[in-house]
Amino acid sequence: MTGLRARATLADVARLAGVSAKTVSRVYTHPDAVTAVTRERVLEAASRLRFKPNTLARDLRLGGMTRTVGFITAEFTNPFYIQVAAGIEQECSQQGYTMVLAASDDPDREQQVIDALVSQRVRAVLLVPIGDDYSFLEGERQHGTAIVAIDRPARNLLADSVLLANREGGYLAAAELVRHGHRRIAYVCNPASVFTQVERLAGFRAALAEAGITDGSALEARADDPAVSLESLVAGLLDAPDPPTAIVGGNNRATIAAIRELRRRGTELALVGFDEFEMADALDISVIAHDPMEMGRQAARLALHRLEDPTGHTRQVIVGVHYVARGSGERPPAWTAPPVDK
Amino acid sequence: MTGLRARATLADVARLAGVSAKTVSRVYTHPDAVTAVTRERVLEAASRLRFKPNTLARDLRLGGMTRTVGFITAEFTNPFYIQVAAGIEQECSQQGYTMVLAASDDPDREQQVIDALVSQRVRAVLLVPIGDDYSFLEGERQHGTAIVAIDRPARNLLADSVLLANREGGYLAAAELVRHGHRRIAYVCNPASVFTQVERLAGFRAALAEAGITDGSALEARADDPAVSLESLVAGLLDAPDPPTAIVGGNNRATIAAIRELRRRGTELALVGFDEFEMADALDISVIAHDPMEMGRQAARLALHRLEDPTGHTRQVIVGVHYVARGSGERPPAWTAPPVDK
DNA sequence: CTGTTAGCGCATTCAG
DNA sequence: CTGAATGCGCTAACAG
Repeated sequence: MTGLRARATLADVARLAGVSAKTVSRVYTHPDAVTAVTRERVLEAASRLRFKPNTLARDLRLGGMTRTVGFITAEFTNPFYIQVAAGIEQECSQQGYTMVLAASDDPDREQQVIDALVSQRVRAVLLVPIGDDYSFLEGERQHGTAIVAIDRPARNLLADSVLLANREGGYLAAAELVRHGHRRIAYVCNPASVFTQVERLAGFRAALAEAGITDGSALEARADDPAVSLESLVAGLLDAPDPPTAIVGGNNRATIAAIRELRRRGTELALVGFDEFEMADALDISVIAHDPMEMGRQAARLALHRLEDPTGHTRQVIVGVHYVARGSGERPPAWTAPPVDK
Repeated sequence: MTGLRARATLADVARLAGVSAKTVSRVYTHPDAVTAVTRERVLEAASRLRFKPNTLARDLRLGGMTRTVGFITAEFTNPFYIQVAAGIEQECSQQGYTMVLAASDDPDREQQVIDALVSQRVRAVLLVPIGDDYSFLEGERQHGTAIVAIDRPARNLLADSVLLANREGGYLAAAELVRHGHRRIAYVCNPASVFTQVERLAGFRAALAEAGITDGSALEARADDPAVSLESLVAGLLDAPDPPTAIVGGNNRATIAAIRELRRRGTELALVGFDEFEMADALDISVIAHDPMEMGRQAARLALHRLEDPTGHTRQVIVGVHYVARGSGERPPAWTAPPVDK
């Protein structure tokens, strides 16, 4: 490997092309404002020097704002958040924006990360909130940074948001099972106190109440401790004296855990999951489905729109959910599992 | 929502604190080089003004380089690449770097994206190459940008790289099946001409050859056309006059497609997948496993190391693979599927 | 320990 | 259509 070569600047290109720096600049920003011949000459010089305009300098000159947005989420190996990220990336790149992705494992870290992004002058902060106070972002908002909360509201902050129809989803899941004759329907999730689960559970309970099932609380296997595995929660339900005949998984992880535990026991129950997941169709798992990529796209759109209209009313987009019947949610209460492989 | 408020600068803070701009600067860069009392005064002023240092300006002043790295990959909703991204993010954030994520759907777009990142002055470009000529990056390398190829080599470019032990993996998969008595072993993938598949297939063939299976070519269900579904490739194998008794999935997608198609037919075969995937253990799928996050971490490490030592020898990290027996790979040739649910 | 001077690379005034 | 001067926000070098 050879030594380092200095990077060419506007001035270098200008010198080689025999024009002023500003002319070179114009070639990149207002190509029409320059003669075709000079443009050619400049581009020729630029390519010989491998010149790449310095976005840093440009953005600084242009008011200190970049064309990037930040997406901050915990648990970003979860397919759900990834799809959201993909949606954001798609929409952003169409508009000439770049997405920077940051992980926030805990609220402190989240604030650090947001700070770093703000320092980098991202134009928008899209986040899946994990803390319980986002008032510290109010200042940034007033400075023109677009803030969009995804999947959960940002508490103590007036911000645009994209949420799922969680309550409706929880309701649908339970209602479908009720419709197939179930009375003992369990709900599994961990963590349980996050917005999405609270909402979904509320919908779930509403459906049960409507069906006259008043005491389902014993069948809510919820925890708020990462040390408690979802599998163990499911196991607890199945080992109880009066086990459920159906299970609702509060999210993709919970559903998968339920499948895992049921398979481990060589048994089967009615099962409805929240969130689509890769093997759901192959395994005939009925789910409350929605479109996470669309959530990302919507979030990016809200952000970009907010940049155009910094003082407009706060907007909230609710992304719909629907029930996808694949078999697992249609099993009757008396269902007996066929022998499972092995 | 109220109107926009101007952002505070170093100078504003300096004025309010009654010190010079440089002193404020020092508080953020060399906190020890300033008296505790002035530091306090400065921080007090800064927080009242909601001052956030402008990384753009700082990086420009400091030589025009940011503390960010770019990760470019196609198909980034594939869990494999996501895990890689997570590994990169983890390692980078530990070193105070930010990761920007970009999607590259085709080689042209990839080059655009790389250009954009270079213009943004990322310090490193980590990419899963999809094109067949990366000589255009040679210039950037000479300008001090670290380049790391992930999962596949970057053709026509001397760059650090992180690869999997693909050949070994392909070999292992086939060898295990041979060991359990299989002679008619299929290999499924699409696309087929990418580096990883070529390598895995080479290993696969080597194992067959070693077992004296000389004509397995009829059982290679490979395509290079995105329009050809993996499911249909599997279907083609199963419908052939002399179908395989075992299948090797060339990657997570291929394996899942095989499972899907087999389940659809209510049949089962011996099956070994390449790549771990979320439901693999619950479904008892034997796989050639490896650690994608570790690949990401290693890639980030190579990049960061390269920044320290721009002219050192090119390095290549090979991440190992191992066989995980879960049942599906241990079925004998005469295996008859137990009745499948529904 | 602190302030002054100068300039990173670029683009927006204004002239010519 | 092109060029010259000026400054975005910050910090390394040097004074003091």
